[in-house]
Amino acid sequence: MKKQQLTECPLFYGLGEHEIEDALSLFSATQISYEKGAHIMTLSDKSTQFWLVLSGTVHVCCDDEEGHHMIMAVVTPFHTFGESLCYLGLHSGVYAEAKTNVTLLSLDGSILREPPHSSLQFLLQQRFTAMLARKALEMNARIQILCKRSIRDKIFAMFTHYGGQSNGRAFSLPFDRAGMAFYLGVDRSALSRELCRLEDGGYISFSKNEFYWHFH
Amino acid sequence: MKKQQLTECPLFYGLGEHEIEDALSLFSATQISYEKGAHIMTLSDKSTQFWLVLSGTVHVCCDDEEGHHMIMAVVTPFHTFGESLCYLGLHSGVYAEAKTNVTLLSLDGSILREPPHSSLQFLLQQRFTAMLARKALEMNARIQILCKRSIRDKIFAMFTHYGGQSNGRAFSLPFDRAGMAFYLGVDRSALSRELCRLEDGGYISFSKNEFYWHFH
DNA sequence: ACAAATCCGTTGCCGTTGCAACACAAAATA
DNA sequence: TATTTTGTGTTGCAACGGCAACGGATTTGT
Repeated sequence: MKKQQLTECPLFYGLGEHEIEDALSLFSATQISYEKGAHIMTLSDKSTQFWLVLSGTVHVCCDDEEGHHMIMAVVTPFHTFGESLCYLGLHSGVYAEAKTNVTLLSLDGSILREPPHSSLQFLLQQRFTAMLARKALEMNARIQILCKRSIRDKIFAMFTHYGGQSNGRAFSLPFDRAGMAFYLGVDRSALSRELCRLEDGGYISFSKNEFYWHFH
Repeated sequence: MKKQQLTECPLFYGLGEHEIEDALSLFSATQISYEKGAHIMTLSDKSTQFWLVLSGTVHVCCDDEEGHHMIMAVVTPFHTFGESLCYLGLHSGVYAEAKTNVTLLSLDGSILREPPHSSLQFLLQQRFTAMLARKALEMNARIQILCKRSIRDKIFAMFTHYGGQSNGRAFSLPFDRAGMAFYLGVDRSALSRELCRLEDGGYISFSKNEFYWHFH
């Protein structure tokens, strides 16, 4: 386990080596690996834990009755998932799937709910709350994207959100075309079609998950 | 100010009268009223406070460059808005609008970020975090609705979410038809059209904001 | 009570998008 | 290398939905 890199986590940002060790122990952290395609958090888990991604990509998703797939969240290294359910002690109709081989840290949420015995514990509680707040803002942005009326506008909104407003710069997205379609709540082939129209129009260019944003 | 009713808030649930008074004082609570149509939280506010709705309805919304209106959240009595921004000390591109005459409690978030001096303060911190977690789940549900591919499916998803799964029961929605359309990210007239198709098909009946859900 | 504003359904038009099916390329596997 | 699996673009078609414009009903305000 590379404790160095943990300072990049919103949860552990800026902590010293010893503090991180203490924090991991408070959370009863356990490292787990899953192979690509594995299901991590299942539908019925009433979880007392949440997860931190060390490497790889995880999708939090669900499927409706008609078999439609939806992606609730894309979790990249140093970010977490399952915190809300963990904190509330609930289960829900979502599951997490490893989109690549992943290594995770399983963290027990108990220490978040007891009065803090140390300043470190209090700090972690603060960080946890801040993470939830950030997640809310993140989901707000997602909702703004999904509310756009056309695929084109969804793409533009997503690009400005992911690629920053910087013009002419390249950026990559953490999913393939099918994943992108699920994320935007549109049909994959229709997305493909619209992306090519944008390329023909000179707005963007792309190859695989690498995109170029030509001008405003 | 009716302190009685505050026990219905997720934030103050189950607290005694004295505790609620203490809590309000910790939050430096101030009651404010706004008239229908007024803007409460503006785009540029770097807020140190969040708001609790005592009566009336507030919409948290934003408009994009093309002038499209979007509703991020509908806030009904005893619920709050602006907590995420408050906790993070950020401002954002959303604003809050009073959809009816409203009375609010303005709450200062400072006490949420300091080590708790009392068990009450700790409890409030816990409640606040739980509120954020619930909000995340709520937004997850919203995302699931928005990801549906057709207006009809969005309506169904919204009904099952708002009206419970109970069959044959009535429920009301906290917005008018235009608000509902914004909430679902669709055109108002198209929504109207689809609602009438559903009524013709015998799936639902409705009048104003009151809806009947006929069978599963 | 009257005027103004708001809310809601209706309709025609046509571009957009979902859907299914297929072809091809690249990558993974044996 | 041969074979399978996965990822991506393409296309035809029909239905859906966005848009604009309108009219009637209800509500609000004076």
